[in-house]
Amino acid sequence: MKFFIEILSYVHHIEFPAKQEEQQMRPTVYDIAKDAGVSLATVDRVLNNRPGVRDKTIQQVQDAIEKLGYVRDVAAANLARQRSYDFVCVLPDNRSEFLREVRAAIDEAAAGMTFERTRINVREFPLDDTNQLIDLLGEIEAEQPDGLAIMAPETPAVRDAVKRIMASGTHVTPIVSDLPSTGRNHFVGINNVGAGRTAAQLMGRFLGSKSATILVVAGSMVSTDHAERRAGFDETMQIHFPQHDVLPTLEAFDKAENVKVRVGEALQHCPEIAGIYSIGAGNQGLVSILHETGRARDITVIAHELTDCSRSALKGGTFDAVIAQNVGHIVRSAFRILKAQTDDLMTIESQERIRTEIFIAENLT
Amino acid sequence: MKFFIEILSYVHHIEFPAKQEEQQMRPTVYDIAKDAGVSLATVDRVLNNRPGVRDKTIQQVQDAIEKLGYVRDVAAANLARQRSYDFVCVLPDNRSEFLREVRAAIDEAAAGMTFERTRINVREFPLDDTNQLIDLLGEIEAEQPDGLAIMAPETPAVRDAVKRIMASGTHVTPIVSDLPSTGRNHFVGINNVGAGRTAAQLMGRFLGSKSATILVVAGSMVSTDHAERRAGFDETMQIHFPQHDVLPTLEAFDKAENVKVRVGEALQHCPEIAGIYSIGAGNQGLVSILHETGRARDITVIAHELTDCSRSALKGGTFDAVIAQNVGHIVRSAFRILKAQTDDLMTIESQERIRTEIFIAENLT
DNA sequence: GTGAAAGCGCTAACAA
DNA sequence: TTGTTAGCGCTTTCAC
Repeated sequence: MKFFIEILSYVHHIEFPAKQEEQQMRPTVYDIAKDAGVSLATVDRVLNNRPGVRDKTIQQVQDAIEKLGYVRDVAAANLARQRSYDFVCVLPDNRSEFLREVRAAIDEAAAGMTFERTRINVREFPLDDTNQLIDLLGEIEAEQPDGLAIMAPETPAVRDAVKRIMASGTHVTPIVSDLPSTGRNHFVGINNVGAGRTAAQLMGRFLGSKSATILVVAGSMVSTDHAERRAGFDETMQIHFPQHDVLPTLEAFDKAENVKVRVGEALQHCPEIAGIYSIGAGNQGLVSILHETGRARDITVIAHELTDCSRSALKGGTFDAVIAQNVGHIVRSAFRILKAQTDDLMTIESQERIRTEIFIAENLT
Repeated sequence: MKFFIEILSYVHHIEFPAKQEEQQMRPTVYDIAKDAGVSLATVDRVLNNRPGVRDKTIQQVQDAIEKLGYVRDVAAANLARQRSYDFVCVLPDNRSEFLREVRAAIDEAAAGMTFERTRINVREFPLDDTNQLIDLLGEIEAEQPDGLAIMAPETPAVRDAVKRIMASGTHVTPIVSDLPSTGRNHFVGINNVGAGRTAAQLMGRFLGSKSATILVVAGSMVSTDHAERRAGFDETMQIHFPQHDVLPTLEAFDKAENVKVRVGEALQHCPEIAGIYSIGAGNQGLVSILHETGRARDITVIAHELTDCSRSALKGGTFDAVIAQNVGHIVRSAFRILKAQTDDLMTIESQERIRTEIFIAENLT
């Protein structure tokens, strides 16, 4: 063996001058145990700050860690620990295109994470029955999963239920629509006021300088994200484009049928409408009525979320811009955060910031 | 022990009815070895399609894999294999803000990946000396890293050097600027023709209907990404906004000083310029000259890449829009792809598609 | 061609 | 309070 090593180092000088540097293997628990003069178990205790170690010993171990620049091999740790992440995701049972995309993104993420022994359990609640949501949250509290990603309206009862879940040790991350009053650590989604401002700026720019009438269609003003978007829209409109006339919000409950009917009526009563801001879902209805009335091209429309419908409307020139959030990014980010939290690890801030994206026909991927 | 198990299952019925379902553990190599009636070693050989197994045996093992729905635990595999990923990243030594951001993103990614035993070695080459780049690529070929992420101009010599690297077993992914002629599997970056089209569409919309003169500033038309952006810009301008007059490209080599001087001259000779499309770097120069000449607000400018400079120009109203690519996303994606390739794994397509982002003051994060 | 057994870096009973 | 030891799921000599 000695001989072999000598051969290697001989060859080394001739052939692999670069390899030498790579030999500096990462120190392991053994190295730090040796250096600190303690056993593996003790090192492990310190590493996971478990009780039952004298302060002095802790210090020795930590010095060794520092000195050798030890970093724990999380993969090995999880293997030994037989760790598996048990996450649940709560969503409205609404079957809008947007939520279908969220679903798809979750499935995709779940598939990619089986490798990392992560299970994601999706649960739905009817948007119109908060009691069922509360019951569901109660069940989840009992199940004690490692993490919960939730998209739900913020009512006092929801807030309390979520707080109880958090108190029971489950990490919670609201997605898409924030639940600030729960005191959650992270929210994964866009700033909806900013999204509304963005829509207004584009609308104003696209409409030009002469005054116009603008129609705003939303799901429901009870939904916080929609309300925030409207607020941001009005704010920017007022400041930068006061010449335009913005009509009161039309509530269509995110259903294509409603959107179609309500917008149709509005267009009839108010043919001078030159711009439409569609805050919520149900864009298929908007597209049909615009085509049926022959106004698809001359009205400037800005909508939310990238879906098959909005994509083709953009390409066809019916929609002028779409404000979107990357759902794939949102769900991956949410689970990355939940996992980091359960492992008590840091997250890369910049990686978890969800951007308010703008799409026009030209930058559709 | 038997007794203990009985106790547990007793408790189970009373307390943890939900847990039962979770018991369906993932099958391991042991399970498939047992099912196929062979040893671990043989299973492993089949799993990694190593030679020395009878066809019949291979079939038995594969049947078992199929039947039990086995999926390999990559973490455990890498642990046993003592695998570490050795990646190198080649970049121009250009000190533009954009490249600094790329650098930062790489450092951040590298920090996040030490956990996954990944080392990233960044190497630079002077943009004006292709020979040095070729030499560098030669060195890298000799080092045989697992993967190479490269941002470089596509010359025949570069192409050949890269092809040799690929032939030697190193996976290669061009980033930001593609190297299609190398036959790479993936390119991580945006479609620059599309980016140019996007810029044109916004420029046209923002300028309004009356005809205007537009100045285009780029780094160098030798740089493919810049050339592609210009091509896309011209195309859309021609089709949708033929009323505007687009001037020939001003080459400023991505240096603020040059940009300032050249744009200053252009503005003097051609005061009717109403729009500027800045394709490359050196935007600080553009911002200063616009302020010095007092034209910061009245000229519509569209630039590329989100940097401190472009951010503040957007906020201050000097820039009207910025087309960007998310560098953090690009580098993470590149290394994710390289890692997947070295492990012979699939990648999530949607996660690796880099979007052409549009920023205005309102949607800056 | 195939199998037995010794790890990879870490954790967790169980002893001491 | 600390140490011993047997795994986690997979790979890899080295025998047979």
